[in-house]
Amino acid sequence: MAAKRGYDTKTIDHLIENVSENELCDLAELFKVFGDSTRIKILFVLFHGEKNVTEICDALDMNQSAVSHQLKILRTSKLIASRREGKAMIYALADDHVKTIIAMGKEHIEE
Amino acid sequence: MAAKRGYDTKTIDHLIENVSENELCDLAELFKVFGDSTRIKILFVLFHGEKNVTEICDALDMNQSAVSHQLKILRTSKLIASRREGKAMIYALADDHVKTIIAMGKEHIEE
DNA sequence: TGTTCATATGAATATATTATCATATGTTGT
DNA sequence: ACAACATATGATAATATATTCATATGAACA
Repeated sequence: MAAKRGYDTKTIDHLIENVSENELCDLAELFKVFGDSTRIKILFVLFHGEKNVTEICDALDMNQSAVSHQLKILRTSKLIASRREGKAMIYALADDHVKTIIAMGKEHIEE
Repeated sequence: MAAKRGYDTKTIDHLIENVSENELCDLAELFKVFGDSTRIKILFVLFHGEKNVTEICDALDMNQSAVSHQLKILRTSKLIASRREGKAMIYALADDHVKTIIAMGKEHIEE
């Protein structure tokens, strides 16, 4: 299915060779970040462009503090980036990996 | 970076459009499964081919019960498949999504 | 400087998750 | 039918995680 889209199988095999125990734990840590519905929702909101905290709270219909706590986790994992604009903090996806990883997950679910 | 490998950006954008709240929760559930070092280790062992439970326990140097509990979670998420062979249960990766998802995660970490 | 708006953070509680232990189930061979 | 082996499962205890509440920080502006 991935190959169907031209994703290089040899590259994948290379990527998953010779992985140390530490790297495996880092990987688990990364996926753990995706493994929470609040955080996934935040990422989806940011798919549509950058947003400030209040906008994210409104989109999720959630408490500002809860959202900020999760934003911190996403920032720490470098999945999102932030910059200040006056009083507001603007958040955006850090790179395209986020979209790709989530798209692959969605493909799996849809089968 | 993903595009560099020929992964179709339009396809990705389509995959992440119009996602319901339920689908987002399912996605989070899926990633949660990847988000544990024991389970990631099991998946990596299975990258090298199918294995029975005892072999997986040896590879991970872990208690059989702990491994079986995690195998169940991986089975439920359809990330691995099992079949019986005599007394033993043989486990294998269910499909290539697993490799692809993990490879994408690894790419992210390596930057 | 004081007030308001926007966001971040610490502490506490509630909930979820994992590994362990004990035991059950299922298979093979005697 | 019974013993030995392989795996699964239920209950428990230890740990991790998310949300809430209260409060702190920081920017803008009168």
